[in-house]
Amino acid sequence: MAKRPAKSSGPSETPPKRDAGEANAKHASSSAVQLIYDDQDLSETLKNDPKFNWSLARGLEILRAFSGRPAPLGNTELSEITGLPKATVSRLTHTLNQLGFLALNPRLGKFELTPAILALGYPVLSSMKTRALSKGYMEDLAREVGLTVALGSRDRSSMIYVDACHPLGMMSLRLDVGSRVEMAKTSLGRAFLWGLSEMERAILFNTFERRYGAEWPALKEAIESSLAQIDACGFCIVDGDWQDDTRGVGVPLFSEDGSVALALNAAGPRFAATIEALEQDVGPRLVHLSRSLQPMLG
Amino acid sequence: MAKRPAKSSGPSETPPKRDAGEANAKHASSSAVQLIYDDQDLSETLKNDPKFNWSLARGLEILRAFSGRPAPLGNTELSEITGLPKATVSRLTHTLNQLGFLALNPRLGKFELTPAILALGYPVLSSMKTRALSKGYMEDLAREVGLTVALGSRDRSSMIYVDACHPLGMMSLRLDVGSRVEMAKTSLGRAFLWGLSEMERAILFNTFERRYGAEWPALKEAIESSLAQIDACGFCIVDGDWQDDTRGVGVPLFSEDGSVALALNAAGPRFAATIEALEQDVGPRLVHLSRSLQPMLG
DNA sequence: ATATGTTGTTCCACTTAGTGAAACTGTGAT
DNA sequence: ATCACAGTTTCACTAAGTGGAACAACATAT
Repeated sequence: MAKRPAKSSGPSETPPKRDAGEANAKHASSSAVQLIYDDQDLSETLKNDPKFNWSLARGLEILRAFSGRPAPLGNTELSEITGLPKATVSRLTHTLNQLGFLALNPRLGKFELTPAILALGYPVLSSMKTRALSKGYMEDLAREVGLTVALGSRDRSSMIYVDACHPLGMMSLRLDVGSRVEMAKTSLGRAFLWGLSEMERAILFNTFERRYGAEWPALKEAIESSLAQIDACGFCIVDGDWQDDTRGVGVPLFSEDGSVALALNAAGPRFAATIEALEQDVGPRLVHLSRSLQPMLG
Repeated sequence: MAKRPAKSSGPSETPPKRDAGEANAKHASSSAVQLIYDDQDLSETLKNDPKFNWSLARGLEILRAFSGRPAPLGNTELSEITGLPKATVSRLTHTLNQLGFLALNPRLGKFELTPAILALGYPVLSSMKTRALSKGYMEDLAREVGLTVALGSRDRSSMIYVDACHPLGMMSLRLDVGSRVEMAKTSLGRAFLWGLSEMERAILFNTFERRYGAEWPALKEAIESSLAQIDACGFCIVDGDWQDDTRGVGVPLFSEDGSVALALNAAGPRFAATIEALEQDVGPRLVHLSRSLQPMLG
């Protein structure tokens, strides 16, 4: 995981609210909160926003806490992760449980997310025609090239998988609908970045700079070279920037009017794809897929 | 859609809270709220629960309001759907927007769900080994028989799609991850019902009775015959009970210890599958798939 | 231009709903 | 018994959230 900038890690906390007591020092397990919020000093801005409903934010924070943690979570753990006091967590989990979003695993006495949460996301998927259109081709491609083929969209400064197709054998890299990956370090993210306006990209670069700190200059260089590669041949290849053993190729997918912004990629462990294969075969095929999808968007 | 019981539709409202003013009569667009809550007088029970956080519930109600409505929603619409006052809705949407779960569509000036919602659901999907295991087989089956093959789990008294594979051509019946279907009327739901304990089933039957009213006796008969069919041959065929032109076949998928509770089905428009095909070919194949998956669960 | 019907935001007075420290309960382990 | 730890409940406090009503900001119609 990326090194953090040297600047004090204090200010960018979760939602401390009220007295901002330093009880949080004990809680707020370092990086977790940062990652979850995915955006710097959001809470700072919100602090004095009379329209902002903190109860709701806290409750959603509980749900977000399950991301990246496969195991069920108890109230105390949730309290540590979110930095919220035990009492509050207890009431929030109770509420989420009543609403059906959390279920108490009787074996462990801890909470798990339920499928009800999936229903919340359904409208996102169903309204995306691109998904339905591309699905078959993505499956075919995944099988033929032996890589995971994914369709992703943006959430703030990261990418979220909107669909993913795995080849039959592949058991590693099991990313799926809802997976969050770094925009700056993945072929998917960089392909997406390519399609943004100069200004939007600048804003994101700012965010990246703060997030990646010392790592940023090199990373920026890499991103720019990826963007240039897309200019040149329509796709970009990223090899190991995100995860050591992973490489992939990404292509942008934008509608004319900018109303739809997505990216496609194909990725897998190094042994599953030579750079040459990505360059000669997979890349061009993704570009082709993107081009044939393009006119149907908007 | 099912006829409602004759009993007054008043009591089972959303979260009216406080004075329970009859302003709601104007709002609360009939069936919507019922459907969303999926459970009778939940709010009644919660009314006096000091641990229950209504702000959180109201906020989630906003998110739920998007289900089943493809189009973006404005504050007023949301207010009508949820029965919440405009002012409150305005603040909740503002909060959800800040948190990145809602985005304001600048063209329409209305809110849409963002992919960030999908990230919330990811842990549910990723923790489900069954999904990864069955995916390939489901895809194959879908293509070979030309039907949508789905894996579903329970949320209260309905089923939620945890995965779905469509054959290449099929553009109708585009259900997908997160889709919610009626437990009582689908092959998926009835297969699931089969695996429950006598007691759990009784509880659900109660819920159904209240929900389906006059329709229930016939429906109950149909369910029981489906359960008997599963006893006899491992699958149940449902033809038109849910949607007129849709038929499908479902099989249960339970782990020994009961820790995993799922169901599989294959369904499509009538022209895509004869009853014979479902009986002779698709049903047995689903049963086979279920049996081979079974030992890997738990 | 003026009226009219929208939809979303902001006041403002009210008070209750939510909060968190600390005390309490329950369950296991030793 | 004793200790440790997870979860719940109590309780006093008050500010956070609420909702009615007034207010903008636009469209459309007249």
